[in-house]
Amino acid sequence: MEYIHEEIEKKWQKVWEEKGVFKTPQWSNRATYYALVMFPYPSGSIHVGHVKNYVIGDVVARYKRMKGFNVLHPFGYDAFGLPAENAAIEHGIHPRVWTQKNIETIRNQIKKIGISYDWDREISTCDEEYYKWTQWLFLKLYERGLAYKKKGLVNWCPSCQTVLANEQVKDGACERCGTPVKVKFLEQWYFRITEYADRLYEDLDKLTGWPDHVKTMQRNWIGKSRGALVRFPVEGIDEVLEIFTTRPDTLWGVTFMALAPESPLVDTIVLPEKRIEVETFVSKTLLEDRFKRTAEGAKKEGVFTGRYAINPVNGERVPIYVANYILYEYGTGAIMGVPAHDQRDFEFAKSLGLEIRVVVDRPGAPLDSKTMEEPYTEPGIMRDSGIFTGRESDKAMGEIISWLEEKGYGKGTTQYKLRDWLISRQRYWGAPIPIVYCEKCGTVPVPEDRLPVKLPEDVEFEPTGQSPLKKHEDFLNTTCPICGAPAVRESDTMDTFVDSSWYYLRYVNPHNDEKPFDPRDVNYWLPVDQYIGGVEHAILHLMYSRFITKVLHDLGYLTFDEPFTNLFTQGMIYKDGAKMSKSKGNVVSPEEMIKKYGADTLRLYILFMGPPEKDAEWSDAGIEGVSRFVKRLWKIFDRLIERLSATKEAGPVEPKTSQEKELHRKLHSMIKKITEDIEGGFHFNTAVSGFMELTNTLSKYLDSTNETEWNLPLLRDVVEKMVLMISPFAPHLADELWNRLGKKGLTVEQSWPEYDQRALELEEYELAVQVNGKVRDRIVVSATASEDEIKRMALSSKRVQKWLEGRKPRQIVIVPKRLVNVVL
RNA sequence: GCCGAGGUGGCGGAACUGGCAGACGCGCAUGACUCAGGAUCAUGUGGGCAUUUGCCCGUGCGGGUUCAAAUCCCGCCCUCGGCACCA
Repeated sequence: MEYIHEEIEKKWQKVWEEKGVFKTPQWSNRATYYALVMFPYPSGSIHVGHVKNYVIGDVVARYKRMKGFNVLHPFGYDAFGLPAENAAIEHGIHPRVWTQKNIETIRNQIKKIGISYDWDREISTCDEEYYKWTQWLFLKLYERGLAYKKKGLVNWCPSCQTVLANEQVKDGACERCGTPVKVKFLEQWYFRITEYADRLYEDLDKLTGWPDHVKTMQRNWIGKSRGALVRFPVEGIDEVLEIFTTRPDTLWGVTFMALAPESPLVDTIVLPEKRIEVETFVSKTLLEDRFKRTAEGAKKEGVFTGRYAINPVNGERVPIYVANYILYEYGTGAIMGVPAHDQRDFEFAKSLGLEIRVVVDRPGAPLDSKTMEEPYTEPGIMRDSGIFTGRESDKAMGEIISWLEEKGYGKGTTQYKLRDWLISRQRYWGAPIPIVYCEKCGTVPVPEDRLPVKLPEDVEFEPTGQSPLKKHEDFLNTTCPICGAPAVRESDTMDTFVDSSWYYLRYVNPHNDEKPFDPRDVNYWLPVDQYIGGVEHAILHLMYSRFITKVLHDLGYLTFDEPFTNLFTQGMIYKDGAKMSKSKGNVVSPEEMIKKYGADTLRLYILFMGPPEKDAEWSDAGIEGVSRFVKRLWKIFDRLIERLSATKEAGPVEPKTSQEKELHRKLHSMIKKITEDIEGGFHFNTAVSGFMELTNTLSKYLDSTNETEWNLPLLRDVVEKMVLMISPFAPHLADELWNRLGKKGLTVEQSWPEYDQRALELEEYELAVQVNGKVRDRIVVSATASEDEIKRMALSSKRVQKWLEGRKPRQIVIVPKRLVNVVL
């Protein structure tokens, strides 16, 4: 019989659908397992890179089903976003139509791959029944004071015509389109993620099932640092300059203060005679590209404001400058300058000729303020530092902070680099922010029972970049929910990362129109046992989701406060050395591969390419190789099937000949290996090679044994177990073969095979015999041989004797079942 | 600069807790079948020397520990990813 993958795959996909095998019962007495893949943005069609994500998830889901879990394995679409709107502007298609068409394409693509999703739970973030609850989420944050509006410096992408969150800016450019980002001063909506900075940071330690690199990236991004806030009174006016420092031990080395150019304090502090000079500097600096200006290594510039501050620790007058390297958004927007012990302050002091004063000495090699060519930033011995003189700077840190607090000079504190999450977007295709502005009542949230604030569909798209909502009178004009007076709606929509920050909860109750999710169900299913997706979301999506989970936890909806217990980040698939993209024309389409080789071959190849967490290069020759394997396997079944139909049951398996024993042993060692490959770190590439090895051994057995002497019960046992094991990887093939073996039901409904430890034991082992660590011979010893026997056999080897040259070995090391090392 | 991951044949990659480096696949070579082969099957395939048995070298580089190191330790080099004037 020929292997016709189209027929087989179509047939089984239909059976699965008709039987509804992947529909997940909401409750069952089996243990739950929630396997989740990151849902895609539906921008056209998916390529094999996405397929990798879904296949990994499917192997896990199907395997866990066979292990007896009640598995939740859903799929959906992150369907709001700019590309839909751009398509509307360019081609005149409504974003909803464009998006829906893409969703259909993708759904069809995925069904052809045979992924075991529960399609009844499919969700799409642009559906009213979904975004209603995104708006609900906004209201919950608003009630808690975690959603707020403020004026501030924001990143603006001139091409996307919208503001961006800090996380969405990479190297000073828009993460999406690469256009350099401009800084604007605008009023925008934020989520107060900074309130959760510490928990987001500290709880990373709880995430033992997450890869370290992702946790590290989040730690870097949150940027926690301990230090002190210290207050420096300003001379001559009633003003205090508060600064944050991680090095309170260098307070005695302060020789200047510096303010960020954006700081409103500049205006208060500057002396009249310095005003023109300072204002000129500030406006010049603010005109510069902010990302270049604040990049490391940029030239440090600044001007004196004419004003002095008093250093509380020693009463000294220190000049206050405005400097281009001070970040307004971090700390207090002002710093104390300690040139001797800080790289940036050192550069600044050098370029302006300011005093450099050493207060922390390098142990054993004192520093000289006059001649030093670089700052000393390590811990050391404190010098000229009042009562702390002579102390070790790092050890004294805690005491210094207590002392500052006692004296009222400052206090210990922790600062974070993390900024609040800017969530408003001046775009159409997103969930409207449920806020109304009333002249009398001010900013009023839309009451929960009036959700959703519907996104109007009858809008006109113009390439002006302005959101069509801005001009949609019916949408804009409303009445105040409090007083009933005419009011205006907020026309901004939410960042799509808000949509995706909670979707994993919705899958549990995707069609509940009373609430976003039922806490009882969600707490039963979540946290997600295994989350799978690309590293590109290491910060953005994963941190936002953690934040929202913690908020909902604090609001009493969730019993857990981390959404994803285990995270797996899969590598990308490259083609011709580059990321696949339509514009580069290097997209490998799954349909084409399925048509040519079949879904099972595609799945196996994607897994076989290399370790799934690593990037891999697509190879046409590679998939050919896997295709050959599948055909070979098919042919072996063809050879066997008729003979096997005589033996319906595997029955007691008694391997007699050495070939039979080898085959039996191989089967069990492969059950062990493949199970461990799946459980112990997603080593699917080696699992697939295990199938190949087992097939090779089987094929060798069939070739080397006369057909009349085939051990049929053994063969049946081998092929049945092999079919079950390959089921999560190549499910159509598995079900077809299972069926041809005369078995009932589907492979995914069977139990995962167990290995028999006894089958792994050999009666005799081949040992390598080394002389001084080099293999010189091999001997076969019985499993029960004593050490002395093994030594005797090793020493009696002719080849070993040749190397011994009559000498007596100093030592003989035996590694059971592996080797003997004769040491001279 | 800091943090993280990694460097193994012609290629993708294997190698448990230190125990025979190169599983499995690709590619290549030779042979078989064939009118033919870009199908299939068999055999071989880290490098060098000897080519009969063997011998030497070999996991980025240089040291070290050990009977034994891809694996552990010290010092470098390179690649990829993240952060990057965060006080």
